[in-house]
Amino acid sequence: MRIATWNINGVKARIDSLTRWLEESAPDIACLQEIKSQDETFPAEAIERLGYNIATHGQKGFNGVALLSKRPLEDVMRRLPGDDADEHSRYIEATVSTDTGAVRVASIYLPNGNPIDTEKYPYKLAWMDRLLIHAEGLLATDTPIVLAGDYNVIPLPDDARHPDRWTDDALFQPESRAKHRALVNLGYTDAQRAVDNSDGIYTFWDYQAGAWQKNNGIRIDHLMLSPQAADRLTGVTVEKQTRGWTKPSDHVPVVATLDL
DNA sequence: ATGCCGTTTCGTAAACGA
Repeated sequence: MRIATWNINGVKARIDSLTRWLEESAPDIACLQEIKSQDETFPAEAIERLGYNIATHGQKGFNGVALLSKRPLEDVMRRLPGDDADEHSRYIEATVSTDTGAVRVASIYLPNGNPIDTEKYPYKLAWMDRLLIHAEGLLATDTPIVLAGDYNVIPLPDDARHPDRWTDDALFQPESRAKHRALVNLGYTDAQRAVDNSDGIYTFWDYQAGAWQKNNGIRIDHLMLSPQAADRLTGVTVEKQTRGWTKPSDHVPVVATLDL
């Protein structure tokens, strides 16, 4: 089973790229972020035509996450628990049954947190605290868990081409990195690092200042695997080619293959 | 560097992103 995460930066602006990618890569499950669409206006037909079931948690204009799956999506949960006042659509979770069992998958759009001297940064850190509590609770089951998404965290200096340029950025603050590391310490495995610990692996290149042409990238899109899921991991692919397509997202898909 | 670029909205400039 191949499980993908992709921040597509607007599903309506990206529908042609999304359908092309679904046809060419054909993941079993795709976790999308920044759909920037309400549920009612999500372009479902073009995706269903390719054989995918869809569950969305959208809102107008910003944020928004979705799950696409060739197999049915069961027990869909929208919103991250822990703050009923949080109106941002950043979390959706569902179970997909396989021939040998099941996997519980989440699509996560973790807050950016910039600038760090505004309320956006403590919102990010509080959101990560909520994620840690929920992620710990998920480990109580025997079902393999995949928490996939745009974490907006650069875990280590090797995850940036120019780490020195990110020292004042919310994505690279010690607190942001520590809370991501806390997820690892709970028992979750960064799928990419489990299969390849080399530097120069990036998933985001800014639209500005020729970042793609200069390969000035960062690795912020992660698939975090529970122990039961990590045991099944056989490979990870970063589908960089999509960044060179016409009208690209600034993020590229990351696909993990699990023997499920 | 208050910059660069791209998407979205009760739009045509401003908010947001990373």
